[in-house]
Amino acid sequence: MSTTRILIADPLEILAAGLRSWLSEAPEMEVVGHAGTGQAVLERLEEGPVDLILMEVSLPGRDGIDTMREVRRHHPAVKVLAYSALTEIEYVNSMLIEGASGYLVKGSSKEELITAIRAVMNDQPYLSPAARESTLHGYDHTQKRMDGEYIGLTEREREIIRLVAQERTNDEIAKALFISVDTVKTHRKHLMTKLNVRSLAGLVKYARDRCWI
Amino acid sequence: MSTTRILIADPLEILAAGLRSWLSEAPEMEVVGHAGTGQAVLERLEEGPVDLILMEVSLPGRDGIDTMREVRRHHPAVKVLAYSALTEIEYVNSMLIEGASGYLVKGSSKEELITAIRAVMNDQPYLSPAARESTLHGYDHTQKRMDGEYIGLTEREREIIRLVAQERTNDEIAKALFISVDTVKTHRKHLMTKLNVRSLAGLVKYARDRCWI
DNA sequence: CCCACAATACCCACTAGAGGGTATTTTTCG
DNA sequence: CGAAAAATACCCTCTAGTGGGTATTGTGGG
Repeated sequence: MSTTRILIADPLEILAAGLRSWLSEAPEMEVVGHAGTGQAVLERLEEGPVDLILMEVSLPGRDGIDTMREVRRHHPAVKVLAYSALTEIEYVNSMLIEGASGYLVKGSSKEELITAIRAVMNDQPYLSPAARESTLHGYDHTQKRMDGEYIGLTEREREIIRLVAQERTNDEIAKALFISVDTVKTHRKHLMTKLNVRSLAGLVKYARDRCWI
Repeated sequence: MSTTRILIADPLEILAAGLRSWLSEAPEMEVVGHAGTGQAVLERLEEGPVDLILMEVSLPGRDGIDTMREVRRHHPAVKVLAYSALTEIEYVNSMLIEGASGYLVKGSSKEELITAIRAVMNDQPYLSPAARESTLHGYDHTQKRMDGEYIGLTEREREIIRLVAQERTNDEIAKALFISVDTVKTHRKHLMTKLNVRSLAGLVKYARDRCWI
């Protein structure tokens, strides 16, 4: 069996140290790098071979979901195992739809981590219990759409959600972007529909999770 | 010099592994435990001596700020170094007011971590640059009160902020708690004044940071 | 025993946001 | 080129939230 070269994509370098320590008992695995941002992930992939990325969803700048898409496009052979504390259905779905081979919940034990990596390297998808639970019952209690259709936000919508999450009023946003208040309202309506939330609170949580604020 | 016994209070066990790995080059430091919740911190302190706690602000259940207060009350000799990715002035202030000896920003290098622990153990407060920046200029751009007065929230106010952050309307909250809508509005007013935010968005962010939702 | 505080509840006024449309222009992409 | 998507902007209505008061009751601490 050849060595599995692992890149950890997480804002915290100390997490890479923890991972190295944990994987020391899995001789066929080697941590070959750490990237603190989505951009750094893409740059690292150009520099040398990587077999698997442990990818946090919440990355500053280009987040894990966006990075996932880029990795799929430019490096289809690299496997990605999502690795985040977030277990909400929208993030699990988004990562899987973008091509992740599994979703490991942060806080998993050393044993589960190693099991997950081995599974993914053997082309078997791996989902942590909490992530599996989300894909099965994530919509039960929340009136959310069951279809799980992944709907991306446009660039303009991302700008708007960032601003509303920063406590800006529609009026302030309109002035800042040189557009009409009505247009801002339209974008908000689209955002709330796409993300299936009831109010501003849902938008704020989503933006926070994706490190947009 | 005697050994510094360190307890790491953080939801992620792998962080404790990373810390152990990093501190292996500081021979006088020893990681003697890991606690994933505020409750676990207090229980661990009853079981054996600890010199310093590396305390995350965002802990599930009883968060770092509340735990800090309990540690001060029952174990005044134990030093606490706050350790979080949050750099907002309210969290830095809260932890320091509750008695933390320093505030280390997650994402700091191994060297800074060791420096910070040594400083704190020598009774010198330590603040990461970003945390210091917050205490000095945290209010410059945000119209927030400069006095930095720490105002605790009451239990009822915490209930309310949890619910508003969960996308509940005032009406739903009133029905759930068997109180008048006007009372809910009053609590919201108090919350917004105390936390110095402009709208629901600010309340949601605060609740999210403190792991209340 | 008082004072401070927490929790409750109401008044008024005003604004912002939610929810339903439709429609135009521009951009993007097959 | 032509279709689809994105960004723009307006209509309407209604509810929810913000912001300023005041006031009562109960409770816990000094």
